[in-house]
Amino acid sequence: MASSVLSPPSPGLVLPGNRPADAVAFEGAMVDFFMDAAELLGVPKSVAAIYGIVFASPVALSFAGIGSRLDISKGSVSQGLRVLREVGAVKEVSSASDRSELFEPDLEMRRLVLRFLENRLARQLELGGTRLENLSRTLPKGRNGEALVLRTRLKQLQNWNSKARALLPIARTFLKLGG
Amino acid sequence: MASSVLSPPSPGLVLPGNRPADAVAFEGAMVDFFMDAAELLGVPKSVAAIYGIVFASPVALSFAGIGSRLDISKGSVSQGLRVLREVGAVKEVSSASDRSELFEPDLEMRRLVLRFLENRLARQLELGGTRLENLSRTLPKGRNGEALVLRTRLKQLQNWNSKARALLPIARTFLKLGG
DNA sequence: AGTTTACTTCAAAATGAATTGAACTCGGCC
DNA sequence: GGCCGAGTTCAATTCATTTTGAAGTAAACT
Repeated sequence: MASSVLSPPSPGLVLPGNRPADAVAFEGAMVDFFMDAAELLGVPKSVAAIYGIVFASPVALSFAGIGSRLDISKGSVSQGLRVLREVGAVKEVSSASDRSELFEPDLEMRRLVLRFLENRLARQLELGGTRLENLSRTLPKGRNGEALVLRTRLKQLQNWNSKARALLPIARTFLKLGG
Repeated sequence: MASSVLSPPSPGLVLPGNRPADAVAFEGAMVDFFMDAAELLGVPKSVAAIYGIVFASPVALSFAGIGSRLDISKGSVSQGLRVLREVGAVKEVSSASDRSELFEPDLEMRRLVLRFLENRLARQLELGGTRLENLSRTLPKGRNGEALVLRTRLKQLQNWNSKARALLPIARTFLKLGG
């Protein structure tokens, strides 16, 4: 909670726009949750915070609504929302009456996580596989047992790489089970 | 290869200490491999490079040997080696004749990866679980269907979290199979 | 047409992490 | 004891990434 990006509670007077304390607390906890997760996934904090706020709101939020709850710059809100739209984490729903667009969570967690697995892990494992092929082509044909040691080590890596690759589809299926 | 931390090939004359081109190329490829992996795992590049060099050498390497192959500062070598020892990635083997200690890879890939899963993923998932409990305690008791929306979203997160937790032991077993 | 509102862009500033290197410690040797 | 080589430490620097905010664009309103 300490590190959150929420705007500080406005001191004193209850302003017109003020919202119930419990909703604010919930938003705070949600933002924290996603900021923790972001660290793991390598996503900038502001992006995670924006998603948290959108996710914590039962109704779609406007650009300004997000900005006012998060006390980060307009620029960051804009960029953050772009990223989130690109990965399908939030979507715009056009508001009937108002000029501004509203945002709400798009894909469910499950799909987002899957997509992340795809993009980051799978890609990386493939790249690793390629690199390993290069390595086996480079294997020094040394004298003694030295070449053998290296061949063994390389095999270890290949073994690990292919196991990890094999695990991916399993994870996919597993995470897909049940809604 | 472009981004590697290897010292540039010494121009001109073949110096006394020069090693075979194929061994050098192999080292380079190995360093690259681990530097890629490092990015995924969130490990500093210098640490990955050091591990790569040690892993690519059929014989245990001295502090100086590592330094000379990698063209990074003594300080970085020292700190990098400390980290690698702490996580059990390399170990010291005392050299009979020489004063300096020698380093070689310690735990196999598989164990390192498992340990990583343990420390990073498992820890993070647990933390997430805790945060989610906080969240459900904070759930705003709103009017209308709004409270329902939030409860549903929260459940989605909990669902995902528990599935990921359940996947961990599976991954563990799977990666352990076969040597 | 001109003004306002809503958002985007991007160069510059801030932040935070990794790297350096100079000063230091420690153990063996003279 | 004093010196030397090997390695460690940590404050200062460098480097990469994120954030800011001022200037710009574009659509809606008057």
